[in-house]
Amino acid sequence: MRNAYNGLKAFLEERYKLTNAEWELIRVSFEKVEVAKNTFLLEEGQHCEYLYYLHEGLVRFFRWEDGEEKTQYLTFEDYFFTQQESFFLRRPSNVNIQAIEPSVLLRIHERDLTRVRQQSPAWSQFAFEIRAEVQVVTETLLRDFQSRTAKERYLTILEQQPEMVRRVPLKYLASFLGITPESLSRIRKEV
Amino acid sequence: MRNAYNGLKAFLEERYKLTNAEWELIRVSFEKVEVAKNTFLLEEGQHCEYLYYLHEGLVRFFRWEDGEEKTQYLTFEDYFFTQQESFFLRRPSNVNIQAIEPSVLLRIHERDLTRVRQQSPAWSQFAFEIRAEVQVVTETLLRDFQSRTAKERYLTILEQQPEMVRRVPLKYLASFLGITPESLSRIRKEV
DNA sequence: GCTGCTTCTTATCATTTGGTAAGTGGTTTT
DNA sequence: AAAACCACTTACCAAATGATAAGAAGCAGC
Repeated sequence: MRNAYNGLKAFLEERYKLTNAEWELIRVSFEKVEVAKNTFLLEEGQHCEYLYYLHEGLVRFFRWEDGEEKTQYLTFEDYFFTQQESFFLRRPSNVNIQAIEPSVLLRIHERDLTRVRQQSPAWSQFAFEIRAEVQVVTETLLRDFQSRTAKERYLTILEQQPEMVRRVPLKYLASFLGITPESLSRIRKEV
Repeated sequence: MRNAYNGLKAFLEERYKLTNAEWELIRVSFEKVEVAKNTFLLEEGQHCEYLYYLHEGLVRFFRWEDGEEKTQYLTFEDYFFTQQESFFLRRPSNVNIQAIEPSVLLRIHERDLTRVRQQSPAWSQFAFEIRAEVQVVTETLLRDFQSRTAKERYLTILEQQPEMVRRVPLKYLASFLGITPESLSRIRKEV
């Protein structure tokens, strides 16, 4: 189980060339956070001040709607996340972010991010590209909702991200798929 | 019916302070394009080389799936669009972009965009923020698919963007809503 | 090891949406 | 004008999903 900073470094170096100075700047700008299961990293209405690198664990994005929790996203370890609308546009967040496993994260404050972006070309490139990548992921989810049934979407997850089915409680997964827990339970029985 | 360049300028100035030099740079970097109804601006498999400002008209993003056209997005006049995955990550596009009304557009080539971004702080800020804004729109669509029925989504469009119902052919709108034209027809009858 | 709480499952019936087919109306082609 | 399309509608039945209720299984606190 490697160190969180090594994880971040490896993530970046797999995609970009980093000078020692750049990495040093990045390293000192990220703060390590360890949280217990069910800890909130952001609540609705708050301003999201951090960009997170999730080194270990699992977080979900959810909101309250019609008296129910609706899980909008799930992010697994070795990836980045933030609440974009709040972080980039400085608006109050409309979702909660919660770690649903004990998690290890690195986070960078918005004020420090500006400096890193200005002083590290590699980071600047990375920041640009990961946003496009997240947009692609979101569009893929949207596309699947437009043209596939819940059962088909579930089977795709089962095949492509079996980890998700094992680690995410059914009620969250059902909500992520846009169906009730009962419906997902039925789908699982049919398979 | 104002000039396309004036439209672009007004769009930007409503949100950002532009110096004369900045606007001049932007103006000469954008090329005007007028297209007939049903003209393709991008086809699947191609690389998207342009960022577009739609001054007048209506375009749709769609892909072929199961032998059918699936409309993924609709963009109306006085807004920007591109195929992000292709334009920003330099991958072949997985969607077609088609003007479904006679349209007037301004477009900027990727090579020129870099220069504008470097030389205009206002543009740089704008480029940053509009991507976040598009992400928010995409997430809102996704959220609606997760927690609302097709009928509810249709009624929201009818209320908030009645223009869309008037101008978009029913079969495209149905596909955008993730249902068949027959289902949308039934929903309209019920209302 | 109990107790109580939450999650998950199962069953039944209602609602929503899909698939198919046929029909209407408008537009284009010839 | 006739013919051939195309978009949209309507109707009927099938499939998918929701709502409700009840029970089973897993888990936390005592």
